[in-house]
Amino acid sequence: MVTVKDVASLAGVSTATVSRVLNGYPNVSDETAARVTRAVAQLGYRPNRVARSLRVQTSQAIGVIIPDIQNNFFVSIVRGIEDVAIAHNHILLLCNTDDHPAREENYVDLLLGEGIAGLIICASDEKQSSVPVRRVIEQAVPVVALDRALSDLEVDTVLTDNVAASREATEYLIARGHQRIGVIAGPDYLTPGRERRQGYEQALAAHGIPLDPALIRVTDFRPSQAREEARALLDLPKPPTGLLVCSGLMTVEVLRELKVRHLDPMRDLALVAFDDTVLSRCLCPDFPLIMQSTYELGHTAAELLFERMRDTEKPARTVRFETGLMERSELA
Amino acid sequence: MVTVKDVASLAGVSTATVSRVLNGYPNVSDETAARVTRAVAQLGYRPNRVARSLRVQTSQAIGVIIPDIQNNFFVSIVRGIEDVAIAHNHILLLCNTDDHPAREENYVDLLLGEGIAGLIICASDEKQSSVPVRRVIEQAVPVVALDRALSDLEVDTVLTDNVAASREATEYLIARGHQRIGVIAGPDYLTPGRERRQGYEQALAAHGIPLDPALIRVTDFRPSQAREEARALLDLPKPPTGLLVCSGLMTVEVLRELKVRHLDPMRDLALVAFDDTVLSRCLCPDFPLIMQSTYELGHTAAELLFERMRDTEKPARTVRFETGLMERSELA
DNA sequence: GATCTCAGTGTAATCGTTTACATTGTGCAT
DNA sequence: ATGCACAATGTAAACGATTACACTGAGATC
Repeated sequence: MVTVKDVASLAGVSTATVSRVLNGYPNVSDETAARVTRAVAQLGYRPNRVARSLRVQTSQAIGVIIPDIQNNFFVSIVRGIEDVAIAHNHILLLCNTDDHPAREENYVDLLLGEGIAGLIICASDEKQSSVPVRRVIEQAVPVVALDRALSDLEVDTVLTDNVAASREATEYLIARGHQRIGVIAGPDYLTPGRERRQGYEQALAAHGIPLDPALIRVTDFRPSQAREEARALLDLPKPPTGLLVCSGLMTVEVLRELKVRHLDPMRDLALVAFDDTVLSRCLCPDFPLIMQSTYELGHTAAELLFERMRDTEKPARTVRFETGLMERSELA
Repeated sequence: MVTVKDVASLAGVSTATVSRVLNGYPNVSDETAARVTRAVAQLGYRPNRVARSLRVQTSQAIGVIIPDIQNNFFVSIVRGIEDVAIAHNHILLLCNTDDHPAREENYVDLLLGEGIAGLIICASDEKQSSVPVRRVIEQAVPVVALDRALSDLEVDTVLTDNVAASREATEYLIARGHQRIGVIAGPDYLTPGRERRQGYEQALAAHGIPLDPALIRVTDFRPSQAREEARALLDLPKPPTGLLVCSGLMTVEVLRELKVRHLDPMRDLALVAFDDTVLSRCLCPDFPLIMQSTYELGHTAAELLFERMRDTEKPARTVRFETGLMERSELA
């Protein structure tokens, strides 16, 4: 391995000077800098990022924790993060928790050991996730909460405006004459779960439609449970005529259940669902979708993180992204 | 930050002994080991992986390079890799190249700087990718080529049996009476591109059907181009009656084109396509799919990598995974 | 010409581990 | 008793970068 020592001796300078040239410090004569640059090229020197990390006590890696790498929603977010990271010469340590707080905690400690420069986390549980994340903050490592807030922590946060999105979707159904509207929502311990149900409830309230607990199905966001809830809803003595499904993966299961029952997602049951992922691209029925800016979510979270690395002082910010209700015909 | 020094002084031993306990060396008395373990717990000590990496000259991270993180096929592979990595207390450095050899090369050097313990790569170009990967091998860092072979390199390789898969699919169409069978294939510089076309050609040859160059469309695997090729095929004076599409993402585009033309992917044009991803779960038409064991591809690649870390001597191995042609009705 | 400033560079400590080598002490064979 | 083997532990040198601090010499200031 070629080290800064080798470069130094070839260029006839000290390692300190080499380091100064490489890191763009001002007090180096042009002539010396040129010699060093030449030596670097000649030897094919690549800095050892591990040694650097040890010395400066922070690596050029940022930790990314997501609950489900198979879910296109999160992958698209990661894509947004990556583009920012690479622009800053940073690299991603990607961790997939499968929604297990224990696995998440393990990963957080691993990442701390890696000396990450920052952490972006889509928490598996607002409360439980706060515990390990607090350790990260105590180490003065910047954190951004993404898609899901963290309880009792002062961190930068990037979210979708879930309440508005859900309210708009519900009102879309109401405007089309539906009064019995079901919702398959996420769990209360996650921001999108809780807030989307709130938006649904707000819309009904605003139009004087009474809440029917039988129509509100709270899941853990996992597809299998969504299937069951869809069955339960359809098997009601008086099933809903409209349905709001609060995540892309759950929507797939709902569609499958509809298919089995030979029901059309627009004629037989007015469907509105969150997320473009998977569905929009595959020519499935044309029910409307609530589009989230996934790539931008990730991109913004990463930008916030890098800003935070530069300035640790300014107060924590929360960014909310608006959604758009999109009729499928617009997609071609 | 709590270090081995802190642990050592609390336990009343030297740092060497702490390290020995932590790494399970034999020559430590039970009594001392217990004291150290207690001190570790008491202080909440977590080893600094960066320092360790610097000293032992290899980190507990493995680099994973994929061409498209938005493609479920690769994500599923990553999922398989991750499970093995975590079992070995390793972490993933995930890099997405968007099929750009330049971006890939940049990432390889970044990963080398991170002192990765191993690299798993789905190359963007068999030949071009070999250049940076050769540098990795020269540093004695184990490499596994995944889904795509690497030219002129002696590395462990995990592949799908593309020729057989493609032959089987084509014969499926032939058995149903099709003689004019089109193929939308991938590029020759990638293993799956080249081999799948070969399988197609073998099947035709075996049944005495002459090759028609107009029916063979070679793309770069990117969806947009697939759309164009689909158009070209359908616009032929004598369009094909059967069609083999060689990747999941391309298939989506083909389906969209069919949709626009109000053609049914089974009645109007017998379609067979690679990959479960995206499509199978979304209740699209029931044409048959060639199923690849994506998770197992990743899992096996990772296992091969860890074996290789233990034994750098044994000759490079190539593992081929069989595919299954699946009628969609089997999926429910 | 003595002093000061400062650009340009070098010396060496440092980051937190692991590990080669040295040291100690105990039990056992001679 | 002497020496040896060996288990248990300690000392200190790495790993490869960054950086605080020291140094040099040339020009500016008085």
